[in-house]
Amino acid sequence: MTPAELSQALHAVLTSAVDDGSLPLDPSAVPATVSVERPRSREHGDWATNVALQLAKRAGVPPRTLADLLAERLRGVAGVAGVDVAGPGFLNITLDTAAAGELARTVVEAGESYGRNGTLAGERINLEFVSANPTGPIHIGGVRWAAVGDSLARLLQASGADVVREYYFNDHGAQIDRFARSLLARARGEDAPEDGYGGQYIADIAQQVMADAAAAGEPDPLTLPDEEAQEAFRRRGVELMFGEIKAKLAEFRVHFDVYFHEDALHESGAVERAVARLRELGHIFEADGATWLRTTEFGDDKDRVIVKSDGNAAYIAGDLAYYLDKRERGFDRAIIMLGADHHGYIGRMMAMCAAFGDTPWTNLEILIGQMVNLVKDGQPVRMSKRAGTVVTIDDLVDAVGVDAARYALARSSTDTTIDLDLDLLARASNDNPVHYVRYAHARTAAIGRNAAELGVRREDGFDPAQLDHPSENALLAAIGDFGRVVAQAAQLREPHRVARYLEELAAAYHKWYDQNRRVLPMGDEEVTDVHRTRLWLNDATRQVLANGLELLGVSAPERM
RNA sequence: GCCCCCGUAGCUCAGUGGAUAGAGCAUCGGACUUCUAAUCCGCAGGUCGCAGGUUCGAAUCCUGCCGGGGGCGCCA
Repeated sequence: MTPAELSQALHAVLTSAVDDGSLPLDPSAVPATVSVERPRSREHGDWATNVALQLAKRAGVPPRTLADLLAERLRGVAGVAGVDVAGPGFLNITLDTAAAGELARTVVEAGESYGRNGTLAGERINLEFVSANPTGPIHIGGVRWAAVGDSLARLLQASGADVVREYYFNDHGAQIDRFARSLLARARGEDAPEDGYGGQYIADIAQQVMADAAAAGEPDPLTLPDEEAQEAFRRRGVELMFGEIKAKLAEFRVHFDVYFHEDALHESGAVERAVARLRELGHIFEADGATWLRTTEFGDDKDRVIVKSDGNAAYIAGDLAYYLDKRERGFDRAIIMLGADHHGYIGRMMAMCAAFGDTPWTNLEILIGQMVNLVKDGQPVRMSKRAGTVVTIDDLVDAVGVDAARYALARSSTDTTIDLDLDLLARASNDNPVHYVRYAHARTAAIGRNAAELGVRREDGFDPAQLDHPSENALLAAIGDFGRVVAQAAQLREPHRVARYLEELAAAYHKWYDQNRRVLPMGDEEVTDVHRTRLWLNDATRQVLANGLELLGVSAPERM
């Protein structure tokens, strides 16, 4: 019996009690899905619900009385072995061993689809994340969004949403000019400009631009007039940087469906169209020679300039056009992941959303994640773009590998500032929880290989009543929790819940393993349904571990 | 001055109103001739920053304060 089935049974019990008048409650007050939770302590049964506590007030009945009523009826449900009323009115439910054990078969048969749910079915979501500037390699902060964002995309998809992963490529504006000037300066052997970028990658790209020009038979960019030279470095430099970023993300197993170029919005007239639309809606005004959007009308702190008095579009103008473009592409919801240093944009972005006539936090959602700090010997490391002393995606992956890096970045709440000590992470990688989880998977795989060799086959038998050990009960309960965790993590946009769950599941598995509830026969022992049934449980665990790791983009090894 | 995040075990962090607040690491003590010991078992470790409030019940919600981080441009 899965928790979902138990929840349905509870719903049925509630409904029937209301229908026959024994529960004085308006039928509309019966929750569509009765929440069922794993109690913290095993003494409180396999599953527990606080539904009696929640409905008591509306029914005008003491919680315990209501709980007793529900308990009485729930006891008659097939698969339920016992129901206790505890504390202020909790229902502690124990499942029949065989009914609980059935879950092993359910999971194995569901395979990769186990844990998927339809809570977001039909939603078209555009998820924008990373969007690091093409003026340098992806630094440590961007890597966090790559790991968390990609995992979130997987979670949303697992919950039935139609998701497009998108990267907004800021290839327009002053920062690109600075980038181009930095390349040019380096090619000439000069220092980086005061407001420019430094580091080895600038030298590498500058050299590559020169080599490309020579190979293409174009004139040496350094012989061109300043403006043309800068343009040559800009065009080709951005292209090279972009290719580099894409390649690194692919190595990190993050694939975007759309790389959206900011420049395209300005080139295509999309910005003007977006401004015209807002003007029609009456939210634009002119002042001090500039064009403004009256965001204060929608709760922003101050109005925002969208076309500067020098005639150039302000940065937010691109955002306006970009948001409108996403909506016109048919997305119900645009989700944008930003670093904490951008939290000040929320007000103006939501105001912009409202100005277009949309609903903030429904059509547009902004997720703020805290920063990643680098620490060395207990001291924060200062990173400077100009000096080129930034820690990049490469540095992290070289130090710990993709699996450990993705896991480490995805297992913390994005509300938490992460302090990363690269030396420590590299040195202590064996203590990383990712190994604990992956090792559990490798163990299940090892048992699978040995079982095949010894002729233990699932299809020869399954007797779920044999899964009667406390460690099996606990493991089954953990397995049964997966669907709820996935749905909740997707709904709350919190992928770290999956990682934490996997650590619990792995713990339940390791504990079962060490109880010597052997899957494989010893010596001349005959293969029985006990072995086969435990193999079902082993394989069910393996499936859930694999499905969970997949949601995090972490590999599930056959061997370690 | 205003806005956002954080403050939970020695350290790193879970815990979106529920029962005795948990895990990993670190320390200490145990368990390998049989499915992978990258594991398991045990000991120890807490005024959940402080003070009020809301209610059957608060680490969780509200208010104020203290401490740490980040942000408040006709930059991008």
